[in-house]
Amino acid sequence: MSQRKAAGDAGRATIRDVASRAGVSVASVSRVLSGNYPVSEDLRRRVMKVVRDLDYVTNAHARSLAGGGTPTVAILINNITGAAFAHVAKGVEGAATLRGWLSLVGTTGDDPERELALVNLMRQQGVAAVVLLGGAYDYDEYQLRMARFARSLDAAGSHLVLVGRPPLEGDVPATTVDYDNEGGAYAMASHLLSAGHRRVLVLPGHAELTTAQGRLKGAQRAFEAYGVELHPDLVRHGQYDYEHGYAAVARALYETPGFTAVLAGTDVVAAGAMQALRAAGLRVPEDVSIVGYDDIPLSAQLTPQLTTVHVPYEEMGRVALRAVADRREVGPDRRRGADGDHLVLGTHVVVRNSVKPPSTLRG
Amino acid sequence: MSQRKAAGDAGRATIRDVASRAGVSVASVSRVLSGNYPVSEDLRRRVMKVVRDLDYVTNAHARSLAGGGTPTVAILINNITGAAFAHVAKGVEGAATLRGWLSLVGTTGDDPERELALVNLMRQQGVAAVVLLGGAYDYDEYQLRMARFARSLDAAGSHLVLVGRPPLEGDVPATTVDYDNEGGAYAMASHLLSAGHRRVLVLPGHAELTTAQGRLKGAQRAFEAYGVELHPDLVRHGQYDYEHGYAAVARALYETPGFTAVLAGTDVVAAGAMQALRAAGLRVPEDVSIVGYDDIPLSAQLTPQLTTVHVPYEEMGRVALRAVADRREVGPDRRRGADGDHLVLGTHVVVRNSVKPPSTLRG
DNA sequence: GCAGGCATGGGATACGGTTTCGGAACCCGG
DNA sequence: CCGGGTTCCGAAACCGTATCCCATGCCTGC
Repeated sequence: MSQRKAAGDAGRATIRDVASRAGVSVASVSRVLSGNYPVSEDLRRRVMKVVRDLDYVTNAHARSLAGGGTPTVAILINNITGAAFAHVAKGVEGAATLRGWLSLVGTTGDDPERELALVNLMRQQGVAAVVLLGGAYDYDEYQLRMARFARSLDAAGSHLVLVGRPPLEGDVPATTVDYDNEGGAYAMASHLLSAGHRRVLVLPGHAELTTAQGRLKGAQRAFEAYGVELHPDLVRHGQYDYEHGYAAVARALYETPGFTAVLAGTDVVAAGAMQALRAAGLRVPEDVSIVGYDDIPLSAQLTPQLTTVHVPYEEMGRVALRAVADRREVGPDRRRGADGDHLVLGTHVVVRNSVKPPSTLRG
Repeated sequence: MSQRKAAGDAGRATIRDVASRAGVSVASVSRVLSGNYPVSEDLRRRVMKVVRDLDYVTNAHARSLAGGGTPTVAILINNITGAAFAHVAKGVEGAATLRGWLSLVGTTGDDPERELALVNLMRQQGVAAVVLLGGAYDYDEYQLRMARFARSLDAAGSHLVLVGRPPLEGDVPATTVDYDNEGGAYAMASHLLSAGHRRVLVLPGHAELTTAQGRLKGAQRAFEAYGVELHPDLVRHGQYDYEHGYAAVARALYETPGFTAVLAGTDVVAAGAMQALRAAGLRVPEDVSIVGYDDIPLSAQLTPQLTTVHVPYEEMGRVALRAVADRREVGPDRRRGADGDHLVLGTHVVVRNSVKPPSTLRG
C-alpha cells in the first residue's frame, strides 16, 4: 500500500521532498539552506520557493548527527520557583539565545538520584555544557559525585559548570562561577555592628548547605573584627524559606529574647522574620532591625524596604555561558590549567530602610 | 594515520565500540539497552559490563533519528523571572520529567520576531509540543499568527498549547489551558463591594493584554451587579509590575482622591500600590483596602497579607502536559473535534488581611 | 579552436542508532 | 537419528542531513 512517501503525508517534509520537488539534488538544498557554499541565484530561488511552500525546517537531530547542529546548554536547578535561581537561569538563557544556542532545563528537587539521572540524560543529548545551579550540601560524598560528573561530561566532549557552589578540589575538569559569599556576609554583619547592634539573631540557613556555611563564616569574622561575641544560642539554622524565618524568630523571642537585629540568610527568610516580629507587636526597624541576603525583587517590595546584600545572579548566568562558549572556541585541547576555571564575582551591601541603631542607643 | 577509531579516543563511545568490545553485534547492544526485546541473561551481563566500563550513553540524536527518542516539550515564556510563569513552568517540567520527557525553555521577551524564531527552532527539534505561556496582546494580527503556528506545528507532528491565553477562533489544531480569569475578578470585586467599598481604584493592567481585559470585565460585571458605577477616572492601565502599582496610586491620590480600596490586576502591582499608600501616610487596610490577583508567594509575605485570587498555575502546567501526552497516546488521527482542546480551571478568592470595610462605615 | 581553470551541481558516504528479516543453535518428541 | 518449533543473535536497511569528491559546463587566454 503506502509507498515510502505518500501524497499528503502527515509527517514532516524532508530535505528529499524539497529536492525532488525543486528538481535539484539533496546536496544543493542543504547548501542553499546552510549557506556555506556558493550557489547560483537561480538555484537559491527555486529551492527557497519550495521551502516556503512546504514550510520546511531542517531536522535538528539529523543535522547534529551529521556534524552540524546548534549547541545546547543544560540548566539543572533545585527548584525552578526560587527567585535567585530564576535570575541565573535568565542570564544563562539570554546569553545562550544571543549566540543561537538552545537551553534545556531540568529540576532536581534536591534529590541526588534525579541529579545523576539528569546529568546522564544531558550527556545523551550531547549538550555543550551542564550548568548546576545553587548551593550544595557538603556531605563527604558530594565532592566525589561532582568529580565523577565532571570527568564523565568531559569525556563526552561536554563540560560541567558549577554556579553558586564552591569549586571542586583537585584536578577536575569543571568550571566554577561563584560570588563573594563570605565577603558579602562580612560586610552585611559589619553594617549592623557599626550601627551599634550587639545582640544579633543570625539565621544562616541549613547547616550543611555550602551557601549557609559561607554566610555564617563571614558574619563570624565580622563579629571577631568588632570584638563582639556571637552567642551560639542566637544562631539558628533552618531552611531558606519564609516559614523558617517566621518560626525561628517566634521561638527566639520566647527562648532568647533581647536581640536588637536579625541577620537573615536570605531575603525570603528576612520576610518571614519581619512578619513574626510584627505579629509580636514589634516594629521594624524601630524595635528590631533586619537585613537579608540576595537582593531579589521582593526585598524592595517589603515594608520597610530591606537592607540586603546584592548578588549578581543574572551576571553569573551570563558569565557561566560565556565561559563555556570561550572554552569551546579555543578548542578542547588547550583546556588544562586555564585560569578561567574559577570566576568570582563581587557582592555589595544595598542600604534601604530596615536598619536603625538599637533603641538603647537612641535614648 | 588515524583510523576511524583511534585508541584512547577523546570523543564519546559509540554503540559499535561497546559491541566490538563485548564481542557481540551492534543490534544486541541496542536491544539490551532499550530492553524491548528478549535477550539472554548472559548477553545482558556482558554488554552491561562494557557499558559501565566505558561509561557509555546512547546518542539521543541518533536514537531520535532512528525512530525512538525521548519526547520533548518546549516552554516559551515572556520573562522567566515572573513568579506566575515560574509556577506554570514548574508544573510542565515536573509532569514532563515524571514521564521521562525533556523540557526545553525559551524566552520571547514580548517580541513577536523572537517568538516566531523560537517556534521554528522548536519545530526543528521535533518537539512533541510547544507550550506558550502568559497573556497575549490582542492585536488583530495575533489570531492569525497563532493559527499559523498551530497549523505549522501540527503539520510537523507537533502541537501548540496555549496556557493562560484565550483560545483561538475557528478550526485550529491547538489546545488551550485556561483559568476562569473573569470569574475570579468578579468574585474579587464582589468581595470589596460587599465589604461596603464604593469608590475603588482599579489597576487592571495593560489595556491590550487579554488577561487584563478579562480581569477588568469581571470587575465591571460585579459593579453592575451591585448597581455601583465604576468611574472611568478610577481605572488606570499600565504594566504588570511594582513600579506601575506605585506610580498609579501616587497619581491617583493626587488626581482622583477619595477611593477606599484598590483592585490590583496582579499581586506585584498590589505590592507597589501598598507601598505608595504607605508613603502617603495611609494605613492598609484601615484607610485603604487592597486586593491582588494571582496568589503568588509574595502575597502571603506582605504586611498585611494580601487578599487575592488564587490561580492554579502549577496545576495548569501539569494539565497542559497531560493534554499533549494524552493526544499522543490516542494517536494523531483521532484529533479533530476532541473536546479536550479547551480546558478551564477554576479560581477562588483567598481572604487574608488586606481588606476592611471603608472607614466611613466604621464610624 | 582548443586546453585549462573556475564556478556549480550531483552522487555517495558518514553520522550513531533502531528494527526487520533471516539464519543458526538448541530443544523436544517420534 | 531426524524434522519442526523456539530462542537468540547478527547482517543489513533505513532515519534525515552535511560534506567530500567528482563531473559538467562555461569562460578565458593563447
